[in-house]
Amino acid sequence: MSERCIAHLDMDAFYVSVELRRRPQLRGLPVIVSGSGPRAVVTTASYEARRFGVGSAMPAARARRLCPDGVFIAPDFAYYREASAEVMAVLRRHAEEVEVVGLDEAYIDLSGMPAPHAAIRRMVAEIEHSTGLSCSVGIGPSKLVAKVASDAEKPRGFVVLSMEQARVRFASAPPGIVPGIGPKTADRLRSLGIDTLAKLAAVPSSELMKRFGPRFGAELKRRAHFEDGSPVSEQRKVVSESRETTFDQDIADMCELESLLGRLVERLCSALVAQGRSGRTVGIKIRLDDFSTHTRARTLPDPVSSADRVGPVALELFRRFDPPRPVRLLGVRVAGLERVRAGRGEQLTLRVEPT
DNA sequence: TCTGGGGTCCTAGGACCC
DNA sequence: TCTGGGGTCCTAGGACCC
Repeated sequence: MSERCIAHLDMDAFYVSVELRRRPQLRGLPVIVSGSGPRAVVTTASYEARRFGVGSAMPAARARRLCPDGVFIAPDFAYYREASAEVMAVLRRHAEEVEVVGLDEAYIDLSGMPAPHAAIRRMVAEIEHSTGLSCSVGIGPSKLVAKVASDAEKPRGFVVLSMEQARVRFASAPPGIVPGIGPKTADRLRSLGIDTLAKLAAVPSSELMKRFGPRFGAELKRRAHFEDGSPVSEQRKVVSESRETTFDQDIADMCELESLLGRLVERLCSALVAQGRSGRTVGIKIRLDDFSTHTRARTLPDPVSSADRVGPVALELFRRFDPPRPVRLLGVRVAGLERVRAGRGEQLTLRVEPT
């Protein structure tokens, strides 16, 4: 099999950059996109703001302390979705296989193209020209190498690496730079004295499998060596959809919580109905004031999508859980999604018994 | 410094069936 | 009789990603 050529394209500080398109007077300033409530977190910070130590997922209150002169902007996801669609349209015009990840990332399979690097450079130039947005690109023989490479020199990076070059270049980097190794796993590795990718790569598979389970252990070993055969796949199937809210203050009143749950159900179900999707599993999520998170779910005999059907199930799950402490977050979810088949009103599923 | 919202996938245990 | 083994579905929790 000939070696693949895969690019990972990652928009630079995407939400901030999109905001700067319509507010050019803010260019060069520390701009921070974040919610405004007491419990909001930072969604994206401009590179100027990052110099103050502000980063994604940081509580907005802390960002304000670190960067008191920062310009805080409330997120406008509808606008970001539009900008994202413009970017992805450029990629799709130039490449057959594009795997979109979230609003601001995509993998592009360039295998078989005569001059893949020139091709991706043209895409980057066209994105910049037509949308005014910049991005960073990583290119390698796998999604894993491409992804890590695209992160290496942001913003406006362009990094091409073979598997071997990736191993050498990131040998002394912490394991956490590899996707799939999050904070918890990084902590566990550190407690074992494994604080670099080179050290992780040197641990015998058997040892990793013993400590992290057969599957994840073997996966850790492969990732440490930058081995990854996963394909660039056009579309992922949607399996669940949810709505959740964190309250500005914890709520203990059951009546109030039930009414808020009802509103979440309405929001979720109107989206599901509009999309023509329904699912058999209805679930709720509750985060208490001690930050413990609890989920309850029930699978029904037939798929549902309307608030009439989802609401009572969610309510019953909630009452049965009977939160023992004030509630911080409430959520509702429908899983096992499928397309609603033709028919009016609530889905009439046609079952064909096997003969 | 107390920690969003919307997703995906994995694991472990129990029910249930053959 | 004291005890099997596989397969599927389901639930709850958790890690991770953008």
